Amino acid sequence: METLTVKEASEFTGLTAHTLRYYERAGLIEPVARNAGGHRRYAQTDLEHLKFLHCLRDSGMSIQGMQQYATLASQGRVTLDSRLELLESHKRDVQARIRELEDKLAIIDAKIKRFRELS
Amino acid sequence: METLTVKEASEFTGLTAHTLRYYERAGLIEPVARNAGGHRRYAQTDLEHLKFLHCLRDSGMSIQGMQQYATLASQGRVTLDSRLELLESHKRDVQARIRELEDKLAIIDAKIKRFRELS
DNA sequence: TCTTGACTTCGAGTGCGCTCGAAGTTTTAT
DNA sequence: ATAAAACTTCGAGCGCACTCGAAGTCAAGA
Repeated sequence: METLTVKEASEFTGLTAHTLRYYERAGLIEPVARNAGGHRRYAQTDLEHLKFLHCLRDSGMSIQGMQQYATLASQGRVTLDSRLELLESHKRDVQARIRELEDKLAIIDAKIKRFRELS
Repeated sequence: METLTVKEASEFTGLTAHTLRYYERAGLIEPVARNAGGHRRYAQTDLEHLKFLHCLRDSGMSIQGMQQYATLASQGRVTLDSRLELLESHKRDVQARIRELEDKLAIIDAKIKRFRELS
């Protein structure tokens, strides 16, 4: 079974080694398996989970929100509906944020056009 | 000439009174005119400037970026080109952020679909 | 074996953008 | 005239999400 060191996991997920440990401390993933010397060895499932968490983070979910998601995920299939709700709520947040950015973009663009006419 | 108190300016711009003072301290707007008692009286130009700053902020520009913009703006017409550049650069940032959010949205959506199939 | 680099935990520090509270002054309504 | 509300400055505090450094342990190549 292929496992990765923290450094390799860092390269794979795009999160720093420090952040990987921080996320584990924060309860965003289950404690990672260790080798004989006590060093972390990331399994494929850990990596997938982390990549999705990274996606949630980059799309604006707070650590607290991710903790809720992680807690639900750790409880297995019975929480599928709750997780679905959480993700759908986050999806709406992201869509709202996109719309907001598009609105601001239009304002900025209008300003740019006014400046172009002035110069 | 119509001027607004800090409270009215707060309602108009959507920034708190604390934040209005903070922005002034930070040099994001020129010092606001005062009445006989030393209280701020916001002029129309202040309000327009603040509203645009609010737009820049909400679209993700840092305070430092806004300081650069404000500094240029305070120097008048000769900096029009620089401001144009700054705004165009910010516009590209916002567009990139929108694209990123759309990418993440697709990933989240895919996850939602997988969950729906499972339940 | 030795050396170098990667790893461990822990708690403290950082940067950002506010946000607040204290203590005092001015304004407004009655 | 007085009470209450709004204003002033100043510096400190806060919440977030890392980010770092110290001090020590483990792993891998020459």
